[in-house]
Amino acid sequence: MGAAGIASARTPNPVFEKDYFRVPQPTSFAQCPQFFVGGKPPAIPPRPMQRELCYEAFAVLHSGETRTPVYVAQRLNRRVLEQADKKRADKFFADARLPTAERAELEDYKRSGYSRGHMAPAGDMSTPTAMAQSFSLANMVPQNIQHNGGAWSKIEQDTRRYVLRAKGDVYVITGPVYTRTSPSIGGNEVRVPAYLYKLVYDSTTQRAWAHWQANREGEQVGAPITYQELQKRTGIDFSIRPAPQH
DNA sequence: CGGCGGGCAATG
DNA sequence: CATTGCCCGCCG
Repeated sequence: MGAAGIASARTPNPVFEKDYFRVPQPTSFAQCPQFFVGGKPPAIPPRPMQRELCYEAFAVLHSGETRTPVYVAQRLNRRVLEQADKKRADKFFADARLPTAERAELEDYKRSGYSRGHMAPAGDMSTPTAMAQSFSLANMVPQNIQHNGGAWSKIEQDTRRYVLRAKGDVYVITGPVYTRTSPSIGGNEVRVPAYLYKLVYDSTTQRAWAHWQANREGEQVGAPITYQELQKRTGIDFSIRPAPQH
């Protein structure tokens, strides 16, 4: 029911309509368990203003404190990526399912010096609707421009290449990490993460690894870190039990 | 060096 | 608000 949770009220146009989100429709991860390993979302220390948002191709735990996602979950496989939509639709929008007091607006990012960085990448989306939904600001963090187009883009493409060669489903969780001194942008004070991570779990081999990147210019693609190390750095229990790593 | 994928901003 | 042109980094 992932897509239905959003589009059931009106679906006729396969092309994106912004009014998909005009009427706030509460969702919970119970409506889109397919994006999580075993249907089980990560265990997050409870904070105020956290909301679970289901989309057609990904799920977002959103924070009204940072006005960014806490994490974004996807389930990918070769079939999905081969259908990937070639045409990128650059229509960013504030997600109307979030109260205005909790969400980022387009103006917050404008001339902020930061780019609107996808967590679930547009390049992973296989349908026009999924592509359009990926441009929700609930799927974005303020990201260093050079990092977004450089090392981070390379990690996204490397992940897609991996999925294309994988035998089955690959689960990906992407999210920001903040420090006490992380700055904010815009009138709504959208927090700028100090780090970004991308956790990849191949359900066939039961192997997991994670990319860990500083959100800054000059950051290079480094060696992946372990699942355990990612849990340690983020304080999040990702609810995955990967096979022991070599 | 051209194409592509991550973006941006100016223009009607 | 949609169209268009542009920048940048990476890769073959």
